[in-house]
Amino acid sequence: MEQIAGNAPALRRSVNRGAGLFWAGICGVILDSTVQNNYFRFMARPKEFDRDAALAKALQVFWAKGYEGASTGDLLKGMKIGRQSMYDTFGDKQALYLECLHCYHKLDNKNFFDHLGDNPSPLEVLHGFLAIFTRRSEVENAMGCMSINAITAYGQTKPEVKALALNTADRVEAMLARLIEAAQKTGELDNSVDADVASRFVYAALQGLTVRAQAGASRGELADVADFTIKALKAMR
Amino acid sequence: MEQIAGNAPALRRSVNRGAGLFWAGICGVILDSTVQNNYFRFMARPKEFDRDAALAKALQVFWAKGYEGASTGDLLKGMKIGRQSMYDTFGDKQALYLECLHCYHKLDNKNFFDHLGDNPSPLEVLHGFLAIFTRRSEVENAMGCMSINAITAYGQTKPEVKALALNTADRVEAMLARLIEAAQKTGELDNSVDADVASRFVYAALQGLTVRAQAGASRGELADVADFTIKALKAMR
DNA sequence: TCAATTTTGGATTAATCAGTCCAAAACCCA
DNA sequence: TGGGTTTTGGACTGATTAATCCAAAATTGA
Repeated sequence: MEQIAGNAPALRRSVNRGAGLFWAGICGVILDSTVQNNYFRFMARPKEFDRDAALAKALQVFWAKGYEGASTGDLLKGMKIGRQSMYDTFGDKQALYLECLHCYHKLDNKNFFDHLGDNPSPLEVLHGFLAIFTRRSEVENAMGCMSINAITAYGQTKPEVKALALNTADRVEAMLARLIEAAQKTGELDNSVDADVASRFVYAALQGLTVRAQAGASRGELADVADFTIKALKAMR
Repeated sequence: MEQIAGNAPALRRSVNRGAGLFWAGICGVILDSTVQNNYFRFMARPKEFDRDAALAKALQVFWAKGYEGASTGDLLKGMKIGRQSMYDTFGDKQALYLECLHCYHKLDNKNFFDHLGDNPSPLEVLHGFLAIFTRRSEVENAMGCMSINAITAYGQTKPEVKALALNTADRVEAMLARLIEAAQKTGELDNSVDADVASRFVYAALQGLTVRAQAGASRGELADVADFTIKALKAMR
């Protein structure tokens, strides 16, 4: 046990580095909460920073600058931690990026459900999604969606990015399909509409709106597209 | 004149480097065709490569790898020219990238009109645009649209990229609006549809489809979205 | 053929990059 | 208080980057 305790940073490092996303995620939790805090006999010096807070800061930097655009220096400055702390707790730059991307998807997912609330009109909820860019600041719109930024930049070169995108697409489209089916139940949408096809259509519209917003389209233009999309859905039968 | 002739490479270099996109585009033509070939007294050694061909090759490299992902070595290898030749004829890496982006937009524009042909159904032409991803190879789809890749990666940091995107959006939306008006004249679309709004909708759908294709959506899914979009347009009144 | 000029590509440079090393500081348990 | 262990941050490393320099090769007009 002493042996393990003595090697804990190296162990965590190798786990985070070698095994990629899965272990970085799973083991991060195990090591941080169970092993690191309860298992080792010697507690020694505790971390001076909050892992999640640092991750959130890194996410901001990566989102704003992209993977290659964000130097380790930028990240360290944004996260307000030392070099070695970053490498010990997150593995390396790529592992940190992928963990940020995961984190972003989770946040995105959460926002999705937060928006749902208890709105009795599924179609209104849908419109709320599409019109989100009319409520965001120009800076926020210009940052776009980290997931899309990742795919357009590293979808070809980083397999993990592509895999994550495929996974996300399935999940989002399933949620949109449920929303559309709900709208059919309330009578807002015609029953002849194929919910799966319509969900793909809405997802594409959402991605398109994101890009249009990022490219500098005005609030009015973005609102036009959101409104038109909902109107078109309602007209279908 | 001797003075000018002696400084021609340096002149061209400074023009390309300092003044950005406008002069890179305008002066590139002037210097290559007028000054370089007709004006100077001493012709000296002519270039061994075709400027446009080299540019087209650079475009491929930038498109596939992105700005930061493409090293000068990659570019030189792709363009099959020497280091100094590249810097003399294109300025620097950034100027080369921006010129490639310009070139890409021109090509895109050309493809747009090529597709028009003499098809008597404007709506069919529109469907042809949206369904383009069902005809492309997986590799082509994975490369996405260089313009979108540029905006999502460098829209915030390179003002020229954003300016170009805004310009392109206006142009493309205007073309789409004309197409939609034509479809109204043939009776394919209802006259109550606002052509400007609808053109923004179609443009967003096009961008969304591009991203979906790049993220690995299947041909079937992409076809679904394209078909649904056209059906939705037809249902509007 | 020769002077004038440009292209060309290999050598070079200075900066920056991600990542490692190490000693000192910090902390817990006994 | 002191032994055991971890965190921390600055110094360091080797690789890679965009860009420059320079001399040799190539070409034209005279």
